[in-house]
Amino acid sequence: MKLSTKGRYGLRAMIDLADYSEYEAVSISSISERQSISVSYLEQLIAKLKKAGLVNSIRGAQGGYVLAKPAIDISVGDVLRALEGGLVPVDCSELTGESSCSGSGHCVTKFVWQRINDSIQDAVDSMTLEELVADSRRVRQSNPEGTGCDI
Amino acid sequence: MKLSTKGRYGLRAMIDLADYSEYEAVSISSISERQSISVSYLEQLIAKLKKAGLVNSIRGAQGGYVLAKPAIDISVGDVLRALEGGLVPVDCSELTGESSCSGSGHCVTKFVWQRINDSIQDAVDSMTLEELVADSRRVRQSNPEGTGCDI
DNA sequence: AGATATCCGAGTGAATTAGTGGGATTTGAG
DNA sequence: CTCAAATCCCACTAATTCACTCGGATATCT
Repeated sequence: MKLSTKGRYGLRAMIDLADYSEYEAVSISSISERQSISVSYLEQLIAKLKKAGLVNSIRGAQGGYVLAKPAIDISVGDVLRALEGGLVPVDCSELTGESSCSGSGHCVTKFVWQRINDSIQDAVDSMTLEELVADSRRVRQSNPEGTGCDI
Repeated sequence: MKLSTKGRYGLRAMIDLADYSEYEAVSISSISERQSISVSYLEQLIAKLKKAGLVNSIRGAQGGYVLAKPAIDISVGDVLRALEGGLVPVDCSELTGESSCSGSGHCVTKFVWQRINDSIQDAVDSMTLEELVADSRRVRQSNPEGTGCDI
């Protein structure tokens, strides 16, 4: 029941990208320096974000990445689902029909997983990238040489 | 971000135990038959539940397990935390003080993990074993030969 | 032309998961 | 007393997932 480094690093990368891509494309190497995440690993993460339609890429020299839509329209849930491949703690709860679970399809614990899942989705969908970027800028102002977070 | 089989099987075992331990101790082998979980694996799970103070054991012949307190006083969260060793998606969010995260201790994503964590705890702590046992009995009555859930 | 980028897939060591198996100990019943 | 039914308590392992790294192809601005 842990969030993987994909989700943790990826959200940081996405905040960084939202923060710096307002006027120019942001390269992976610059995110790598600021966030202390390796270039090769970042490539993987951003590939997933691109496939999910959250960022656009510009190839070639002076290229990089930009958000595919305004930061206010991107939720933490969008980012985390793209990186983790769904945020569902138990697969059963996604099966909507009666056909799930063996036999006649009754499953008491299914109700539990569904409820846990709903609460997670509510939480992550209620936070937008814009809010986090604003927080991040506030923090940086009061602490210019801060190193960021190591997790 | 998946719940392990420990949590999934263990909650089913606990519901089964709560269901059948009202008048006599319940043996691992009887849970094993009803829930289709191997005896050896169940031993591990129930050992954790015992260590967490959720069940008591009675050794020797005709022995078995009983709940350590009324089902209404045991939440899904109690069970899952005992089995999964905490339900915290990111460790950082448990560090309460300012000392977390490198450098000066600012961490924007920390707020995110904290919020996800809180919503999970709220969800699991709001469901009691008693409710689930009641559900389970209702289901069994309307579907006597049901096989239960396979996850 | 060359530097700076993204793009893409394969490979790998470490850690975790999901179990099994063997044997010691305890205790009620016959 | 003895035996069978239980819990208890390890240690072990195969498979999977995680957390990356590496090499090279492709595109594009200067």
